[in-house]
Amino acid sequence: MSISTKYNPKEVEKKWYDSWMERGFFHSEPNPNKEPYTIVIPPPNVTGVLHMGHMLNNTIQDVLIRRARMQGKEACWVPGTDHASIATEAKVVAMLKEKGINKSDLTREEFLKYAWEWKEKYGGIILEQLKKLGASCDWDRTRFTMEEDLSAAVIEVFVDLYRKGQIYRGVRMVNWDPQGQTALSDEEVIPKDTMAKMYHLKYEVVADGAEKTYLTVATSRPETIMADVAVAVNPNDERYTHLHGKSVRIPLLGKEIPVILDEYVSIEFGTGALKVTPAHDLNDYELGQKHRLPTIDILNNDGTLNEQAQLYVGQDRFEARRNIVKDLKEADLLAKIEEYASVLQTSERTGAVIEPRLSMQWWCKMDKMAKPALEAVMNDEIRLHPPKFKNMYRAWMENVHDWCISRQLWWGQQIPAYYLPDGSFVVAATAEEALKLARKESGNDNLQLSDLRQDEDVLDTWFSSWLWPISVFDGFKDPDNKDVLYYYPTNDLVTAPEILFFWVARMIMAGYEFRNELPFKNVYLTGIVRDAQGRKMSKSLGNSPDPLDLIDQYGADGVRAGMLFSSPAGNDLLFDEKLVEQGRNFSNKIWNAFRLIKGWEVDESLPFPNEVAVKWFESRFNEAFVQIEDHFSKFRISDALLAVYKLVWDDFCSSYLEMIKPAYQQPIDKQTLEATTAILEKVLKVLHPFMPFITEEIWHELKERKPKEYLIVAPWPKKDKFDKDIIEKMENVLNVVGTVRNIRNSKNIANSKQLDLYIKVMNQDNYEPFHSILSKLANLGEIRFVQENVEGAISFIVAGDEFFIPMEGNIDVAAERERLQKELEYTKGFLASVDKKLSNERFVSGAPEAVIANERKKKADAEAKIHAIEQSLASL
RNA sequence: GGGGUGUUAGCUCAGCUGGUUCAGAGCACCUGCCUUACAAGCAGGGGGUCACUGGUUCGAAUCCAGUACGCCCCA
Repeated sequence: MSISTKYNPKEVEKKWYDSWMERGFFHSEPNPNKEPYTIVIPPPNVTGVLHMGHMLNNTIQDVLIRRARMQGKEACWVPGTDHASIATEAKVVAMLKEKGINKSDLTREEFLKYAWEWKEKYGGIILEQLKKLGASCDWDRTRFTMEEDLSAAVIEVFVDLYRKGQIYRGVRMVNWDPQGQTALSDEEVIPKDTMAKMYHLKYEVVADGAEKTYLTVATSRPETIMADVAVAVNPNDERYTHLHGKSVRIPLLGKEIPVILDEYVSIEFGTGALKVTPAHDLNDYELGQKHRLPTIDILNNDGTLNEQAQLYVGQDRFEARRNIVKDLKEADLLAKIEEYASVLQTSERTGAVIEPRLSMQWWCKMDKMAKPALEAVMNDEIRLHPPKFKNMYRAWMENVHDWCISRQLWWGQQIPAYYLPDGSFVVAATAEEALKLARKESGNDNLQLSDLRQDEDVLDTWFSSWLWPISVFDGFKDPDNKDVLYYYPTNDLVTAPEILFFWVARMIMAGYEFRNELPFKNVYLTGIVRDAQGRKMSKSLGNSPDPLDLIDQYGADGVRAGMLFSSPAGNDLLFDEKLVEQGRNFSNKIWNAFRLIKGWEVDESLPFPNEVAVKWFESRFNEAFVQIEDHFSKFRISDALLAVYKLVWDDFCSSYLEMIKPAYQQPIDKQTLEATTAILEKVLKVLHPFMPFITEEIWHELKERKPKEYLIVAPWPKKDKFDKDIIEKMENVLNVVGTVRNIRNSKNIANSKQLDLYIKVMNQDNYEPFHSILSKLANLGEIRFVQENVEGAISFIVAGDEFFIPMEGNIDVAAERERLQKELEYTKGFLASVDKKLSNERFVSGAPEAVIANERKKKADAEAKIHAIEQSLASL
């Protein structure tokens, strides 16, 4: 038989993924006899391609779902995508541009047709990529936030909340791209560091006195003075105390505006006097609201000045700036011009300088819905992992702002508000209902459908995804259907802390608002995947490896393990290809352990020499398993993997297999092979959630399996008793082995040369049963128990017992003396520190019994050790 | 500016309720091995005043306060 010495993932992965799919292992149906375990995927953008963040996130979900499936739960992982209105619309616009088509030349319907075509073509790519990773989603349940049923849910919710008074229209500042003539989301705005000019303008103080005085105001945008409605100063600024209650005149325009007082104004910045232009600056807008000031909008959509400005009407904002600076100079109203470093907001799409601009938007009230959502997290009904995010969550929820839910786009659910000819509007799920409502409310029965105009805007994508845990089970369309009743509330959600507020908090709100129940019980927050220099991975930086390349190179199992090695919950992961390499090496290690076992011939006549080794490993497995389960229960996935890793590599491969391994080309006895096969099966089980492909492959290679007997659905091990005594004894034995190896190494004794070992010990039972293990692992010849110290030997102490390796006279007495002397000093120092503790009256009376007993044991051990070392020194 | 969070080996991180032989992994490093499961490996080794300063305690990496530096969120 020849099995490659290197594990080859490529051949294996597709085979098993297809096989799992064919047999329907991923598919779930409500089963009253089983406990449901449900995860809904954080739906990736249809525009997205798999990046490292997805890899981490979905690996964790797959680990959780696979474990639950093996635990015999009805495991259901619902996949899907979200329509990502802004990103998708941008992609479609770009695609059309390449074809020479302008969005503005198309009707809404024509544009949406192109958008759907684009979605059908590219929208599923990311889900196909997840399959390469091994994600065991129930693909029959794949949903999309803009499909018919989910869109209907969005509209239903909008109408419902509007009727409840939770949705309203209001003015808000948006990022306006005058070139693209569209509003942009914050994510589409690119800040650029630039040198800007600060103009110091002289505002004449309105006073009864004859002599003109001025208040100097600094601004970077002098062309906006026509939209000024006040000048604000800090009430604590003594330079301006005399202006309290006064007013000033806008330069050139001569219009009188008040001087207002607000602590918001920074005394140090500029001249300490701030012109307030509510229509063209967000902070000014808030200031204006607070002081009940009017807003004057002087800009057209294309960035030119309108009639409101009175001056420079029709000129572009930058042209107007040049002209007004010239005019101000001539009128001697410009005190000075300063250069200063500032950040210019520009459009990602057109590069134009963004204009903050007021516009009418739709809003969803948050305060009422936030209350139960905050409580649920604070009282741990919903647990955040790690819990440090509770504080962040609370801070946000206690100061929650209303949610702007309208977007000036076409790709998305169109807002179901219908305007009447008189400008009033009605909200209804369909145009027909809207018409009925409009007739009723206006009292005008002659209104026709053609008289109504539906709001142009669409809803924010989050307004779809906040319903996700309910809508994927059709919980709006049919609130009592068997799926939603069975699977909702879901169990665990795995996502990034960046969207804790945008998404997680809102899902919790929606859960309570629409089903009166939480949407999930645990939220596992992953970190951000960064590169080795700590930079966030991004396409523009080009510092992100292509996950599919990685899978190609290292295997999906290797990549999965590599991602998890260094990703404690909530901490950023500094990705290094070394990690994935380690993951691949681990695959290879497992593969070779399997090769070893698979290669053995059985000789049925042989006795069973490995009872101790088998017993030990079984205990060791059970001990480790308790730990692994504990890690899982606390969502310490990385720790769980590490515990499995050590169990497999150190205990199973380095210790157990070395103990039972027959000499080269020798057969093995039947009992050992059977026990070892059973052990390997258990090991494969705990490995499977992390490394599904290689484990399924070995599972089938190990034995003939029945048609449905797959590892993916094999029963998860149960917690079992373990023999602490044998674990402790083996630890000592392995310690002895390690020391002997160390001595070989430091004395340059070849591994092939057998050594003898004499043991001076109180209780022979501690070593007697381990004879063959000792001699095999340390390559020993004679092992003998002795009563007296052995002359001409190197000695060492493990757990209070003394060991001697005779050196046939060629022992370096001086070096040996020095080594022992060093150890003696060290042990004496240690004893002194223990003694100090024990002689402290307050320690003895204050510390718990167990701690004191432990200190006493340390003291006794140290004293015994000192005695032994002194004896050895004397006998040298 | 407000809030959050972190600082432990060269690097990335564990260390859970303050107390198990005087702090643990992995990677990197050093030494020796191609010993037929595995060089993607084996055996062994070195490396830390737990950011700093104070406090609480019999006892602090762990709790508290302050300082310094870093990151995140909000404005």
